[in-house]
Amino acid sequence: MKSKSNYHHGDLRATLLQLAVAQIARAGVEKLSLRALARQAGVSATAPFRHFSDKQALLGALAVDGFNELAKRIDEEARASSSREARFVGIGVSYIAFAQDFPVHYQLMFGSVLGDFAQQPELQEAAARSYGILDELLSEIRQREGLAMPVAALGGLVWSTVHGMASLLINVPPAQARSDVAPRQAVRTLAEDPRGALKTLYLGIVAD
Amino acid sequence: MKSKSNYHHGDLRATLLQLAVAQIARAGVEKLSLRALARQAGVSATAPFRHFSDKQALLGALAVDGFNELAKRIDEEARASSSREARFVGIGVSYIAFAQDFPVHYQLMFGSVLGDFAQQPELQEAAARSYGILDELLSEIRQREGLAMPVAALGGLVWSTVHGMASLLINVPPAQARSDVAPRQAVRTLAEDPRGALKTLYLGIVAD
DNA sequence: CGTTAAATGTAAGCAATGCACACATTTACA
DNA sequence: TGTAAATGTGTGCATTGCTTACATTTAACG
Repeated sequence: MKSKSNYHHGDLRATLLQLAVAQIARAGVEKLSLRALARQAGVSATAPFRHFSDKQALLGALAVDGFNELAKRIDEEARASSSREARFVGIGVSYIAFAQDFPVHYQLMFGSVLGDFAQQPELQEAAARSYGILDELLSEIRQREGLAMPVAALGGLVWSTVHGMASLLINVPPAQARSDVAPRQAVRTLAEDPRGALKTLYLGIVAD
Repeated sequence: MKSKSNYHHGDLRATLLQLAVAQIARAGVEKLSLRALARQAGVSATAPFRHFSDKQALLGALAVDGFNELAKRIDEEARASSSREARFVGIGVSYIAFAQDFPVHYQLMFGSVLGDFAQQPELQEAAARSYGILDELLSEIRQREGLAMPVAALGGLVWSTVHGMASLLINVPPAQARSDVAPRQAVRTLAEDPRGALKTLYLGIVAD
């Protein structure tokens, strides 16, 4: 029996999410244990189930937080930049910066650890909200005239590049033994100047 | 006690890998159980440990197979195509096709389920071999004159795009409720014509 | 206020898992 | 042919995810 003052943790849900991120970052999602989280939070082994019906649900909640943060950043960036080009590049950079700031969340959002999003309504909604904001960006590009290719393909190309940059930066760390190899060097260069790279892509594709 | 004819399974290692892929594709890596694999293979619960020291080692072996298959495909494609442009586009398409044919392997190779590759020498070697082949591709691009940007950045840009396409095609399935949203439509378009998209990128960036 | 229902935490227990250990069987090769 | 290495078995243990029944706190409402 605990003293009545701390029978209730107070903010267990948020604490669990926070501890989970730290644990995943440290040892990978495979080594995540709800019981261990409960232990760290100083709470009984079954308490987490009051907040998450399932282990997958906890991971899903992290992904939801990730989508919300991503949406917020992209939205702010879109509002801040004035010119179309600045907005385009800025959003891409924000997307990549988010991935670097929240690698664990990003992996859950776009890796396939989580099953089908459809089985988790909140998750699907959060994802749809983020995609909706990307939608606006692509619509903007669409309005630009004189494109040499279908707009959907262009949007996919752009999104692919941004997403690919983010993914490579997270998963192919530049500091390694054979760092002289071109792919790694390429990644390092991207890390140093994503803005310049995106600008080149933008200027290269959209015929002026 | 089993009859002496099938005391030894004969090809347990390969069987386990095969069953693991099927299981991961069906229920995700989180639900993979070595005991369940052993059961399916008709073998004792501890037999798998004769072939894989660890659960992570089994997943690592899958990633190794993936890197080898990817290297093989890219290498063949590079040999088959004659012109530089055809080679460039062909390799990108091969890369993407591999991801679609082996989504489970691809996720293990580039997702973060596996920990640090350095802790698994075979894995690191296989990865280095694949990167080495990409290296040649990037060197080829490097030799092209009149580039408007540093070659390392160009290589990163190209690799990002190819990798991002592959990742999005795997993780953002187009068949879904809100399929009218632009990002999903963009993904679908990429799936229909990755060759055209890559060509556009190539022609758009490399100033002729 | 005080009662009561909802929210949140606890305790005990079950089937399943990863893995270590000692032992059995088969294969390969000196 | 005999012996060591390779491969598979059986038992056992700590840990895990999760269920069910019960305890405590908080908050809402008369």
